[in-house]
Amino acid sequence: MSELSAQSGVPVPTIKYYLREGLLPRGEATSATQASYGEEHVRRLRLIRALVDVGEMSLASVRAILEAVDRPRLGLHRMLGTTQHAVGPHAQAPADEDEDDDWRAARATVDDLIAGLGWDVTATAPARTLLAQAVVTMRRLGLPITQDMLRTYARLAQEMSALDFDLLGGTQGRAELAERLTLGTVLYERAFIAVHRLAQEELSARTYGRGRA
Amino acid sequence: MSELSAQSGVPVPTIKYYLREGLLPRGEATSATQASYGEEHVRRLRLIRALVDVGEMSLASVRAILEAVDRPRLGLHRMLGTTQHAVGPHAQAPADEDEDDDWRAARATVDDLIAGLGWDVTATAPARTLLAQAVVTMRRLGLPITQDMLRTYARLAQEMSALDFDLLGGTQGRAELAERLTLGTVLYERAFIAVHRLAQEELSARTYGRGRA
DNA sequence: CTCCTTGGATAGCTAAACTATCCAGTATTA
DNA sequence: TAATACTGGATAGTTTAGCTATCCAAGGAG
Repeated sequence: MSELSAQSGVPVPTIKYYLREGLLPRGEATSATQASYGEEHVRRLRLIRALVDVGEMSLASVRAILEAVDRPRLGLHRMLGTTQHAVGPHAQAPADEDEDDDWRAARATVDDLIAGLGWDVTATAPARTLLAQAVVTMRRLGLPITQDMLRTYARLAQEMSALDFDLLGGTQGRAELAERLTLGTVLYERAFIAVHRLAQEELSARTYGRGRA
Repeated sequence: MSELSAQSGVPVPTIKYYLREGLLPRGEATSATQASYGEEHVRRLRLIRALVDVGEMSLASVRAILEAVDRPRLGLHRMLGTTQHAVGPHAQAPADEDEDDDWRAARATVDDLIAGLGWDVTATAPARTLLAQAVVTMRRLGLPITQDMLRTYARLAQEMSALDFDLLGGTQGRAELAERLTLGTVLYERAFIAVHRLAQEELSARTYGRGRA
């Protein structure tokens, strides 16, 4: 175990904790006080740390994702659905959403957008709630938000997704592909957000100047 | 105070907590046991809840942002810098980054990208670290990542930023504009992420089918 | 005049993610 | 072979964030 710790950079007590929590499978016990860990344990630990450190996910979400990745009979589309559901952020719709005019309107906006694009998205997809929450909040706080804008977002997002899928498409083997799709969902999004922040700074520098204008 | 609570939907003890933490200015005291709160307190509360609930930000980050928004002498470009710094996620570079080949290479990749685009971005921008962290993690885990891909991201991100700035550009008054830019940084990004997740589901449905293929 | 409410201060609570201690049983080493 | 160190596992403790709950004295309402 100390060797596993050294190879992965994760402290021994933390590895014990992950074992306890069922995030990491037990090593093969060679005696009452010894167990041997293999390459797959190192990979799994790195995957966990990537999701936690870079993806800022909770261990509960990581556990849900790992279970989906590890179920070989699960179709890839459903596995990705699990990942999306777990990866958060988790929008909280009000309990009595139907009573809330703003929420009803926002749901309608989202439904219109998806229908207009002809996209094949389940009615219960968490991303719908996520988008509705953003729309509600923007409307309530007076930030401009239009269908046109969302359609432009959709075009950009589609282009981005196509690029990511292209890069991962050649991966051989279900297990390998499952792991990469999961990681891609989290890491490519992170990378885009970072690039977007850079673009914002660039535009802000040009628009408002770097001084105290 | 109970009236403020009713108007904003935030429980009285939580308002007291925000007052204690300096997130919300005190109301004007009309006697030892009475204070009156105005429209700006309601606005401020809604802003806090938007950043916390939708932006998933910590109260410490919210405080930093509010302080920047409230400093009228602070140029808008710097104010946005503060927002970006606070809004996270916060990438943790290793302490001895220079010793780490992967990190040096990732930094170089990021620097090349920005230089190639001719963007005006400070050397200490947190988004640089964020992107470098994503690149390091992808390379370590074997996810494909190329300069070409990052340049495509950059083009998409630039288009997105331009759209957002266009929509907010007409805002009158520094205080109003400051608040909107801050909210925009957080909320437009959320909206885009949600749309991107929808695009992913659409593409995944077409690529892998919805069944258990 | 009695009772209720308010603002403010202080203390307590809950959950997540570790971290430390303990222990009995090996493995290592002098 | 005897002493020591280390292992895996179980249990308990720590830290931080973000609230809640309780208490209190002063003031307002009926």
